[in-house]
Amino acid sequence: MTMQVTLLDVARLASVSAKTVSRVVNNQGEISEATRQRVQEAIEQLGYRPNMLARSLVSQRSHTLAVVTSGLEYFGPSHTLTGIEQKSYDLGYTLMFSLLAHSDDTNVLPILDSFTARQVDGIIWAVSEIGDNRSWIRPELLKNLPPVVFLTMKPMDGLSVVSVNNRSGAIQATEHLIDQGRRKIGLISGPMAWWESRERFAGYKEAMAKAGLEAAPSQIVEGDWTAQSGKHGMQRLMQQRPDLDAVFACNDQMALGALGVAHQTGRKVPQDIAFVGFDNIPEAACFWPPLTTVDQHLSDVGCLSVQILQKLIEARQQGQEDRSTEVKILEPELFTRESSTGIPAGVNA
Amino acid sequence: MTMQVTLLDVARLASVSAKTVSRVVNNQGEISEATRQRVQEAIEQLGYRPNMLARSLVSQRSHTLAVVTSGLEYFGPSHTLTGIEQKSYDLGYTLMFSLLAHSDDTNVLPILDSFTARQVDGIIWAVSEIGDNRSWIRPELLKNLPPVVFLTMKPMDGLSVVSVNNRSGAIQATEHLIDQGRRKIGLISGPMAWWESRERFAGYKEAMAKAGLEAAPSQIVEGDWTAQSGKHGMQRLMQQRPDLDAVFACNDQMALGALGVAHQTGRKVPQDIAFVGFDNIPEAACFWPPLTTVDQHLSDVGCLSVQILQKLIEARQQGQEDRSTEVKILEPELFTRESSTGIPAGVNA
DNA sequence: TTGTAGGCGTTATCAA
DNA sequence: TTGATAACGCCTACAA
Repeated sequence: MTMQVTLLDVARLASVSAKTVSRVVNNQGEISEATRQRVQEAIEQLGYRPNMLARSLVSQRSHTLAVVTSGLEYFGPSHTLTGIEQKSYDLGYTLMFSLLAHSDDTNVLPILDSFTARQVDGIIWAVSEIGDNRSWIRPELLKNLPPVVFLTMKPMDGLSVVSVNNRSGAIQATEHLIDQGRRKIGLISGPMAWWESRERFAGYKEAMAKAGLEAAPSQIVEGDWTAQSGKHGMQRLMQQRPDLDAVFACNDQMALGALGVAHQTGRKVPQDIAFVGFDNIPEAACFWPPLTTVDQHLSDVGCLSVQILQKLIEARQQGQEDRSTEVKILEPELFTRESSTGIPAGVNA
Repeated sequence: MTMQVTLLDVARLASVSAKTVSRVVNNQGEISEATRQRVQEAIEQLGYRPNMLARSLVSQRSHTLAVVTSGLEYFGPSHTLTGIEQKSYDLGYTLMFSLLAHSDDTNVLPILDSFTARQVDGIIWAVSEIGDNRSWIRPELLKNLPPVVFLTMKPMDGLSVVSVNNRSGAIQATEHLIDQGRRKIGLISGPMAWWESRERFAGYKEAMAKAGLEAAPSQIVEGDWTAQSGKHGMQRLMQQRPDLDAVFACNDQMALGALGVAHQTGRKVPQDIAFVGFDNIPEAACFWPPLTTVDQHLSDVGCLSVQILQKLIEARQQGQEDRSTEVKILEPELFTRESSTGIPAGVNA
């Protein structure tokens, strides 16, 4: 370690007090142009860089945010994190982050401790709501934490939450298929332990019911988000209900697996059977055929969560004791592509 | 902010000195069981948590690592980061991270400054080598930084580097196609500004030359890693060289786009034309048909880089002035699937 | 406009 | 086995 250059070193070289150097560095107070010059030169010469740890220690602000997420190798988390990072950078925050090995893990205290010990100004909990993985949330616990924004969960009293309207997304997807003349629409859902899955499932059922269409158990299978599970789910669907003329897969990976089965069994897409996915991963536009899908605008979710967190931090800084709370639900957007457009053969016949 | 509980608070409650509490917290020195008990109870009662900032300030160690990466929404960076995070967590480090908006950005000093200001113990530079985006690296600059490990670059004097042998991966891919009886093998390369692309290109050429096969410009196109570019590249290839019996796409996304074109133009895969990709993204196993591809084991890369960084940190802590350096090149692995196996029609005829 | 004293929460040194 | 005292590098309050 090359010996740290400190405020005092600069002060000595410039023949001023440490406080004066501090003033120059932080642009505060009135300083004569002459000394400012001298100090600046000393700073340059010594290559002085302020020590944020010391600064944070006294100012009680670390200008650091923490993100907890899981499954970074998947589309959703990585996109959300990208949005978070960009906004944080813009606002002058440095990011710390931690991955939950299992997103249904409920033993999160060590992670939280590690962040609070490092005096982060705020925390973004970017782990999807799965099973009872929200059970650790208790008011007494939250009270000892910096402000927290929760992502992708059912809004809850006393929490700041940013979520996507998954139900609306599923309705858009299903209604689009209905608009295309499809009547027998299957569903490959995500794992039902996930809140997002249940919401999408509810949206599908709602849209089907509204159109007076059947949504029987035989036309519904549960996947686990992987392409592999989409493949197996589709195989099961084709056995149980060879008459389906459309399938809504609850993410693009499962749609990909399902598309493969359609090809393998000699079905034409979209003539014989149409497909819609969810997420709008970049590859979806190049599936065979290009996939209609629902974009969640996840990087907006990340971005927004940082803005909200920033507000909460400022509020607490101002010593406001009331823990105000903010909830935002973003609307997803349907992207229409070939996998679902075109007139189904059955209707023409 | 609920008033911080400090060592002194605990000390007062337990009627001991601050240093004694410190000793209990850190398990150092001999302490009578009686006082240890008393201190422990006081800690529990007050809910005391050590302040890492203060600790780092005096101990000159933050137990924090920084990662700089780019394009987190892509497979490579996110997988590498996952490996980094897991190993860091195991070793007791907290991670800070920053994204380069443009991976060929060369103005990296502000980011580096922000990390050194926060006294990170080490830095992992996980941005691929592109164009001259390594030009900022200078010994004088590095001297003022904590230890740095560089990922995915051509090994360079005086730097610790962890890379994958891209050339060998491309050779494996190409030779596999040759082994399958293919003779006219096209290439959809990555952007030539990327070191990794050039290495894969070199591997392809080397394998072709060794087998006495032609690698003419007409059978080589450059993509930009996206599925879209794979599609366009394949269209161009099919125009220029409709006789190709195989294509090596330098990542799986481009392979996906290329597969689509093959289907669209009525070619049977792999009978008429075989495909190999690169990366082994999870979806590759569910492409239509399942894609043969090269796995880089990127999470191992991340993991290894942390271990090396840890060694460098320890070494410097021990006051070793010699900046030792370590270089590791990992071997990728070919995964064979249907897109490239089976006897080509031409050979049977 | 500039400087001094004191403290942020922890650990190291040296005594007791 | 325990405890003063002095750092670590910076900032706030007050004074000059």
